[in-house]
Amino acid sequence: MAEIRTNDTRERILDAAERLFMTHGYEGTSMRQITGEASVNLAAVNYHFGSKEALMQEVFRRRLDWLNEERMRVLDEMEAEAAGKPLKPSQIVDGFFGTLLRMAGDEKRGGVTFLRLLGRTLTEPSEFIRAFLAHEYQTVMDRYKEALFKALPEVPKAEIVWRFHFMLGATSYAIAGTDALRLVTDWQIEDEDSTDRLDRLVPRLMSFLLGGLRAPLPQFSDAAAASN
Amino acid sequence: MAEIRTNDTRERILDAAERLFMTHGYEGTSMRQITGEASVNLAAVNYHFGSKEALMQEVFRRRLDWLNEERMRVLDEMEAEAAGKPLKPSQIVDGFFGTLLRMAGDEKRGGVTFLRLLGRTLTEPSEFIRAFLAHEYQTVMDRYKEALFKALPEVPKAEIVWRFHFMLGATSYAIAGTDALRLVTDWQIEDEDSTDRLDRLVPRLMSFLLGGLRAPLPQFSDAAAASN
DNA sequence: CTATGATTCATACGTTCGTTTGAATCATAG
DNA sequence: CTATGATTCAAACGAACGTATGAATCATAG
Repeated sequence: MAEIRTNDTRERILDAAERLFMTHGYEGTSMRQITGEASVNLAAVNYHFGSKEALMQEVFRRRLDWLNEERMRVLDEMEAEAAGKPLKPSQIVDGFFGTLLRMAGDEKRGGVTFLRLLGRTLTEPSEFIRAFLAHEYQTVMDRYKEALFKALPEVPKAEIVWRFHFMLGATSYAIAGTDALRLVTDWQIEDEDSTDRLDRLVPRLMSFLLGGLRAPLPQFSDAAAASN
Repeated sequence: MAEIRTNDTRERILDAAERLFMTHGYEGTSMRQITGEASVNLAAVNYHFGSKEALMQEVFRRRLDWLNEERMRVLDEMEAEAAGKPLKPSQIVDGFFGTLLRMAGDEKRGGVTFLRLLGRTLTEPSEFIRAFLAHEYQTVMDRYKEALFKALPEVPKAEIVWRFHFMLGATSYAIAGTDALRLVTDWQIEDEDSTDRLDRLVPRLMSFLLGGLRAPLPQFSDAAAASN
């Protein structure tokens, strides 16, 4: 009696929408595709969620609520243990991006499907979902940036914010494109099966992110003010 | 005599489509929006391009043809000067990503609009545009990867391919989200106006990419949690 | 000038979209 | 059992979609 058909209509719709939005995007997915895949009546989406937009928000909300709480919990824990001293950058990066990436292995939390949806959505600035994501992320993002400021006091804050941005991009893309865009991965990634590839993605990406975060500061061609 | 057909209608359509696809995505943009913005008749798109899909491909082709030729030219030049010796990683990264980023300042080549469109499209794996991009990119991508293999002989090739992938992501995202996603940039990017911001994005991103590319190799054993 | 092909135009086609409706069915409490 | 509210259902709505058509207009060669 572990996990038998507890799927009610709501969850079947959410699962189908998550998968279809990931594959075809929000605009590219129709309600009839969603209700068809979920084997529910067309009107069920509007009955349970109100609209397609509200469905999209709920798809994100049920995953992001857990993710951001977990990120907060991890950061609280690390800061409590550090007792006021700055955290190591690797700890902070792992708390934010590692927590995200480890969702990929947790099918109960959406697995790779949700991560890819999130990755592609972050570059799709449709107004309503952007506002929603910004609101969901605001608090946890600020906490992690503050932690980075404290961990890297010698780096100008603006630089840290930019590098956080770059790290988000590398991560989104690494997830969204793991097998979507074959541009890069088609060859010379020889003998790793897909679970192996996912397991190894985390340390690979972590190394890259930390290398970028701690890179030498850029030299601007014109000597301008770069205050902290 | 080479007749210069200014073909105002074609270019007005391409410009409008580029801008609208960037803002609302392919599926989220209608033909009527495009022809409305371009101030041309609705039927003009199908007359000049054949279909909406063909229009999308032409939007990319007119920019990518130049970009990839330029990337090839730059790489040829650097390799000729090196006379068989490996290039520096910074040269290679600048040839590929720097050439891309410098398009942002060249309004004649699409400027930031096209770069944002490219950035968001790379995470939108709709079948027809993905196949098209993969084909457009294949040759130049392979050349640059070979150059990196030669420049970093001590790094496993699979590692380099992954890091190329991560660099692409950070770059796409940096462009696509420069003012789209305010998640990160909303605060603490104080007094830089937008041209300043763009000028400084290049060295900032370059430092980050090179730091990531040359980061210590990841440890796959479970003795992880490496130190700062 | 007229003739001819290229382009633009208004209009309409058939389809699919998100949403709504009111009746049918289900679950459960009294 | 009946009553009641929640849910599911088939069907339809108007709007918007990409595309097609044939006439009108334009540019240019003879």
